[in-house]
This record gives sequence, structure tokens and C-alpha cells, in this order.
Amino acid sequence: MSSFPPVAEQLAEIRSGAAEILPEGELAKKLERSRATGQPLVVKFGADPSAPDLHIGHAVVINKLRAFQRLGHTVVFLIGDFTGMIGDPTGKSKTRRALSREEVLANAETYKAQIFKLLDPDRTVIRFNSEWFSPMHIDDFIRLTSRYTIARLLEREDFRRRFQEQTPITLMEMLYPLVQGYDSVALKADVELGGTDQTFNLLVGRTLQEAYGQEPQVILTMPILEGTDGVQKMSKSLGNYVGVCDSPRDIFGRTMSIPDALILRWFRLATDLPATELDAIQRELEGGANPSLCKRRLGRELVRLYHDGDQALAAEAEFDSMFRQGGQPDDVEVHVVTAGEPLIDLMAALGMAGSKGEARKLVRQGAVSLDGVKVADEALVLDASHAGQVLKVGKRRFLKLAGA
RNA sequence: GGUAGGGUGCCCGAGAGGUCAAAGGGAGCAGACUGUAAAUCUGCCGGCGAACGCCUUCGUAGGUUCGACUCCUACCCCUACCA
Repeated sequence: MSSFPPVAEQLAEIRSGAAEILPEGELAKKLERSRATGQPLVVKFGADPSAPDLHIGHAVVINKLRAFQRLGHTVVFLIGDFTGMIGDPTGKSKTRRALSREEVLANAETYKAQIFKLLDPDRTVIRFNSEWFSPMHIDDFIRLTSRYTIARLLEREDFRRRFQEQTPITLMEMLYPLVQGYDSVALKADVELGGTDQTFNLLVGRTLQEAYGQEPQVILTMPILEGTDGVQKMSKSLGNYVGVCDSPRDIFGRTMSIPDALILRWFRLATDLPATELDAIQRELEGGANPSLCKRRLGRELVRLYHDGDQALAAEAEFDSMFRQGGQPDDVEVHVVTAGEPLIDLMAALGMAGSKGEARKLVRQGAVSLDGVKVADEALVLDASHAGQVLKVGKRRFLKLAGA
């Protein structure tokens, strides 16, 4: 029954890339016991049900979950549908509107499709926190709130700051950590994973488990991955993300646009390369290798992770033809030209420019070309002679013109 | 319940009766440069128009004015303080 690798080996694997493990000694103890009894650890990860579009920033934590699975443990992917159905009234995150039961279920399906690109379905259990919160009575809930103090909640960085700055904090927000922490109680979690920004919430889980007579979970946090802009954390709303469901072309292209300083970090956090390989890449970079070559490899690795190796090579080749040689993508959209249609109108109508005014400005700026020749005349009217030409706007927008 | 301060373009944030489509910054887009990057420089950055210009925009609805983002009234919303 002891199919688990030796504890030291497990610890090394788990530790790699992690920001913090609290407390590490307890993790070793749990692993020992698990190995002795043949009982896998319950590794919890909580997900917000309102954002089922995962990007490689989320994947940092999910990759670590997979590491636990490889070692033989069980991942509980918890969807916070109960909280999602309440929504979040704070102005700060207005995206968090209340979701209906149907939306939550639909989102859950989307999650599955995405997380199983990385996780092993046989070692993953999907749960919903409405399972225990919906039937909970208010008296039990109030009892739950008696387990934590305001002072401790105010220890959390953002609460403390906002409290001092006198910006609003709703009671609901303060309750969130308790709700999340109680999920750990309900699941009897052994380990909970999250980003470093979740440290506080994860720790609340420990406190509550103890309060409910359980052995507290160990928490493991992963660094927050910066987005393609290299500064802010990756997020969908900032548009600086690489989605796990993006096409090979997008994954490769977006990856190539990250600042050099981020290359190694992305390698370490977003790919599944072994540590030895990562060290080799670090030496290369520090030894003055051309960063763009490393970045290409990073792009390929990411495409391989979410698609496959062939598509990675294809994406790279397409990228080269598109940007290096000023070519065009393989599958340019084709549009049948109506003779007499002004170019400006066409650009606006097909979304190649936000408006006619913008289209005009783009032409003036020399951003528009037909078959590689810059369009100088902003009043250009299309006719049959343009059939077969390729319209290029900026660096990325292409359209093939077809005759009637 | 009382008092004070607020609601401005994608975001932040100035404006305080005309010269305001509204300073400045950020984001975004484009050009140059490069390694397609970053940094930097340049231009654009409500809509229509070749252009004079016209239309819509400063919480909502009215009003005062030749004229309002700026003044008045009511309403809605936010925040803090005191209870």
C-alpha cells in the first residue's frame, strides 16, 4: 500500500518553486503518516466560480496541485459557488455579481475542461461549498463568527490599510476569510494551496480547523506570476494574460512579448520543466545567451503544455513568417470586396479599426498597407484591382481581399 | 438620526460661468529603434466629416443665464466623522 515515494523526495518536489510552506515541519509529519497508512493527503484548492477563464498565472498553483497528484495524493478542487451566488457588493470588484445556479454549474463544466488539461481526473474531486453552506442555519453561522476576532482580521494587509485609509470595508468582505476557512473544516483538508496573496485566508483555515477540533491544515503558497507587461500580476481584466485555452499562436505570440527579465520566472513557475533543466536555462541567460532564443523555447514549452509539441513548432514557424519576415498568418480572414467601397469604411465595418476616424488616423500614421505597400491615400476606394491583395493594419490585423 | 466631503472621458485625477471634448498621469493603439521584447523618442487616443464644423459626453431630472462640468432646486448613490 505504500506506493508513496519517500518523504524526503516528496518534500523536495513539493518545495520546488513554492513561496512558503507553513509550517513545514507539519507537512513532513503528515506525509510520514500518509505513507505509513497508505492514506493520501487531501489537498484543497479553492476557486472563484465567477471567472472560469484560467490563465497560466492560475496554472502556477494548479501545476503544484498536479505535483501532489503525481506523488499519489488527492486534490479537492473546491468551487466557491455559495459565495458566488451571493455576489460581492463592494464597488471594488463589480465583476462579482451574483450567479445563478445554472451559471455556476455551467462555469463548473468550463473549469473541468480547463483544469484537466493539467490535473489528473482520477485523483481530483470537485466539490461545491454550497453543499455545507446552503443547509447551514444562521445560529451555526454566528457560532462560526465567534471563532475569530476583528483584531485578527485587521492583521490582514489590505484590511489594515483600508481601515487606516478609511476606505470602506464591508462586513461581507471580512466574513469571506471565515467562509473560506470553514471550507477547510468541511473538507478536513490536510493541505491548502493558494497564491501568496491568499496567505492570510489560508491561515484562517488553520485556526478554524483547530477550533473545530481538527488537525490544522498545512498551507502552501505559490508566487504570483506577473503578466505579459512584466509588472502587474497576470489577470484577465488587465489583458496581460496567456490563457490556458488560447490558441497555439496566441500562447506563443503573447509569450514572446514578455520583458526579458521575466523569462526565467515564467520558466520556473509556468512550465513543468525539471529543476536541472531550469538551472541550465538560468546559466545560459546569465552567460549572455540571446534572450530571444530562450524566450522562444519558453513559448514552445507553454504551447506544448496546453496543446502539443507539433503545434508548438508550428506556432513558432508561423510567428517567424509573420513578424520576422513580415509575412502573414496562415489563416487570414477573407473578405469579398464591394467595388466602390472606401477602405476606411471597410476597416471600421470589419473591426480592423474602432471607428472611421480611427481608421483614418491609422492610415495617416502609416500603419495600413496593401500587399506590403503602405497606403498613403486615406480616401482610397477599393475596386476590382485590389482583389487578391492582403490588407495589413498595424502589426497583427490582416485581411485578405477577394474579388466579387 | 446629525454633520462634513464627494460623484468628471477605459482607469486615476485637475477644472470651478465662456478661450472645455475638458489639464496631467496611467492604460491602449500606431510609427521609429530592436531581438517581435523592454527602455526611449514621436503621433493618436468620444462620434461623424477632406475641412470650416456639427453631434453626444462631466451621477439623474429640472431651473437660472446669451452661454453651465462650473450657479440654483430636487432626487439617486458613495465616503468619513459624531451619535
